[in-house]
Amino acid sequence: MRVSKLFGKTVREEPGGTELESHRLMLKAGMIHQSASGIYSYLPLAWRSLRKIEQIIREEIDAVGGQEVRLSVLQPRELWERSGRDAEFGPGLFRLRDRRDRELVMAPTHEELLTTIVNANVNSYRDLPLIIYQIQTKFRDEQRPRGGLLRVREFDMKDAYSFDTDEESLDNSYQAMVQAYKNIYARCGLPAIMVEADSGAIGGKDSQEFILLADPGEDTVVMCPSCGYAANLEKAVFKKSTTELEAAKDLEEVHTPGVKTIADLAGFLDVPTGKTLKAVFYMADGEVVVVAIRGDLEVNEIKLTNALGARELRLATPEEVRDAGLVAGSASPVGLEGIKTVADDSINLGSNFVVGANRKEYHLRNANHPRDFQPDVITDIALAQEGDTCLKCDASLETRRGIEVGHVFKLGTRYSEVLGAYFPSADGEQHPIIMGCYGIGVGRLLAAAIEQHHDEKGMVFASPIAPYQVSLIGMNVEQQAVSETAEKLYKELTSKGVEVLYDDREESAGVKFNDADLLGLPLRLVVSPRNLKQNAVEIKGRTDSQAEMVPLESTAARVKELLSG
RNA sequence: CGGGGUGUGGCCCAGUUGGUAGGGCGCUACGUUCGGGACGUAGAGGUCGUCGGUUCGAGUCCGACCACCCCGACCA
Repeated sequence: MRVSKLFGKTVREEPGGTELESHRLMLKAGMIHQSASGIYSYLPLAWRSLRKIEQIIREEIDAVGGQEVRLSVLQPRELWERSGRDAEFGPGLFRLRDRRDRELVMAPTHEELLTTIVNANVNSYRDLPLIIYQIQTKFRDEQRPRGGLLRVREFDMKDAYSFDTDEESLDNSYQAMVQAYKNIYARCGLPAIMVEADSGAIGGKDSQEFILLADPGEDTVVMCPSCGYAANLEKAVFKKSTTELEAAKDLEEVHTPGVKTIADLAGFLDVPTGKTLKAVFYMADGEVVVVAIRGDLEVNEIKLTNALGARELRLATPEEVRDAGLVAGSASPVGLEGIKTVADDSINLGSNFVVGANRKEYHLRNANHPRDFQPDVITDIALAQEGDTCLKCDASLETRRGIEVGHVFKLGTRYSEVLGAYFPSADGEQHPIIMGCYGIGVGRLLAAAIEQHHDEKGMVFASPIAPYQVSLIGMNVEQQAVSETAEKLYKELTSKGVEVLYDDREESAGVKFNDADLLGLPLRLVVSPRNLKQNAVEIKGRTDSQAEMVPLESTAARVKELLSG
């Protein structure tokens, strides 16, 4: 490709309104164009990279037995009502009506449709297992798109689905996909790590994410530097300390004027925060819930949502708290009736707690479970924090930010049961198909790759996903010797299968060097009057500080050699 | 949806107490330059986000709306 003909121009001015380097660099390089919030078009350079990423994905999923399909984006809304996800996605689902006023959705993912198609094509356990996948545009009306391609409303996703007869078979499919994912990231030059994850709205049991550690990422990962434990903060577990367990003393009411927070309380009564229980109020699907947790811990709202089986969870407003008859600042499960209570299991890792008295400006000393209160649910709902103790090896946990570049789930039978995808086993019994699902956002992967590999001059593409392999710069192309040599080299390299971006513009050296650095192709070749005097071409890797001079006649061979090494 | 911010040629921005819009980049032409974003000269290009109001007169003041960006709840 000739730069003079390339659709999509680099710009000298810094693009405005960008926070992320990947966003800034792609705009500056003329790779993408935004038309609305979270909606981007890909220009040739970006599209070439994306197609390469897609091809890598395709090859790796094919290698573990995946079969590629193309499912419809437009789907009857009724299908989504049947699975319950019409309500679950809520406003996140793009809905529309056709000319006959029938309701359709633009698919945000494809569990529903594929499950029904599988049902029509799987007649026996002999037809299983299956891994079916596609690479296709998804539509999600995200509450807040952000960060260029990091989070958008229209995006290309590789979504794969496995269909198995039993748990063991599912494990095999799952592990095969995990391996395929690891290969994909490795080939894209990305050190993605696998972490335990919450399964979120997709549903299901086991779930793991592939995360690229990066400060602008939207996810927080909890990691153990000693044993390698890694989990999304939403899911992370840790060892909770145990405060001294004493014999239960009698409840005792104390006057605590002006005490509102746990810090106030601990200070006022001179006890450690771990010796208190705090109450937090939530609205779970319209119902007030009181949550009790030891004062030195914080609530993990994802864990709480799961513990409640709730669809929507948020903090209760002061009005809702008051209307429920609760006393903010002095609330506790002790003596509460008629209100659902959930407690963190830390209530059993201590004794004689200070708790709210459910009476303004009063607290109680020496509250103990289960003598004084009996929550409806007791489980782990605590938020892991930097410095907490690893459950597995007692080391100190660290937290890091990261970009989620892939997610795998064991779905189980959630969709097959609801949508009626059953198979007869060898003994003739009908069983729901056991499913898994596996996603990679292609555009996000590109953005993450740029976040991961760039410098002050621009992007640094790993060869397998670079839009072209070589920047060929013709310096002073108005000189015939230069243009003839560069043209010849361009044609020679191209004929040998090397992807060359030939800068044939009549621009100054600085412009061409800066554009080449910005695009960050693996190799840069310079044909110039100076180099021609030595009958040589200059070759430099994007991150090399020194260039090498190569005789003109062996340039193509040297380029092939460098690219294959 | 709550909080904060911004809308002015293709891009980045300036625009005084209201007086009818300007710079840089880019673009076109010519000339001079020619290994790290060269220079000169001459040009083209704008419903100032939209609608309404105040005023002799609005980019500027008032109101409503819209769009986009950023911070929180969702996800590849």
